[in-house]
Amino acid sequence: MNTRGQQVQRDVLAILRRERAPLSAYKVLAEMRRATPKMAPTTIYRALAALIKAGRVHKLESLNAFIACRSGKQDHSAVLSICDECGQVEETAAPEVVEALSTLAGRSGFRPVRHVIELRGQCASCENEEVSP
Amino acid sequence: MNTRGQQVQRDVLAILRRERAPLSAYKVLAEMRRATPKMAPTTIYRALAALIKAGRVHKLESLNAFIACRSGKQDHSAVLSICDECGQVEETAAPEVVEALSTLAGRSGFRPVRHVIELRGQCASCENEEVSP
DNA sequence: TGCGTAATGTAATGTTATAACGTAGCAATC
DNA sequence: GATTGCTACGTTATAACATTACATTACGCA
Repeated sequence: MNTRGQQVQRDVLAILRRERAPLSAYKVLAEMRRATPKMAPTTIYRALAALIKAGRVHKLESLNAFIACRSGKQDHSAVLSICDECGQVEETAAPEVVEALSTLAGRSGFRPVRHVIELRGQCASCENEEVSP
Repeated sequence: MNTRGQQVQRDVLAILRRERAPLSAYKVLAEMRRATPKMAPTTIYRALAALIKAGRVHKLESLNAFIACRSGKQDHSAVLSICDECGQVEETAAPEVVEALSTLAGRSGFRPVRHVIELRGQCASCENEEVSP
């Protein structure tokens, strides 16, 4: 069927996988333009939207950036821990926490469809560096 | 001391309080410009940053918008439930959930400094409307 | 009063995201 | 095999969000 866009999606995913830190949409675009100089932002955003929908990519809302999903499946219960020093992101599955959140919010009748859970701080290795002078 | 900026902060906070739905920084700016036509984006962003730091305002990261904090104190454990239909936001304090998250992330050595917890979905009244034809 | 410093104003620019609209490819029906 | 309609895709422009850089002002204090 739609081979054009799917190729874009594959390429975008490959670019995101190469990095361990998140990339902005425009960084991805810059990479894509090495092969396709005229590619437009819209194309990237469409590919990213499709990849997010498929659970292959996460958007880091507090960073306006994107990262390939590392954990096995489309985990809609991911907690993303973002190191503000090195920029690396760790994914943790936390279905119980998500469950607890839904329950809590549900008390007032709110029905959650998706969630954003992001922690900002320092990863283990950056924390260690700080101590040693 | 710094009466100029503090006045801006008061005005921004008053504008945010008047709305129950979140406002973007530029919406706030537009309001402020009714009295001060030359006001610049920077001024708004500085005021918002100060208000956020003081725990008087929340930034909705998944929306790039801002809302006045309703619950009593600077709650750094707030869960924000955003209705995608009417735009209204509900704040819920959830210290236990935040604690659980910190613990979970801490297992790998990550040290959280702040967190973003947002739920997207439908509030009770929008949910009800949907059922009745 | 004059100096140092911190807060504020101002202009320009950078970055992120979407709207609007036209086109291409494909499938179904006739 | 033309016509029609659907959906994905390309293209351009622009909207929306945010920050940098530097000038200016206010204020405490010697």
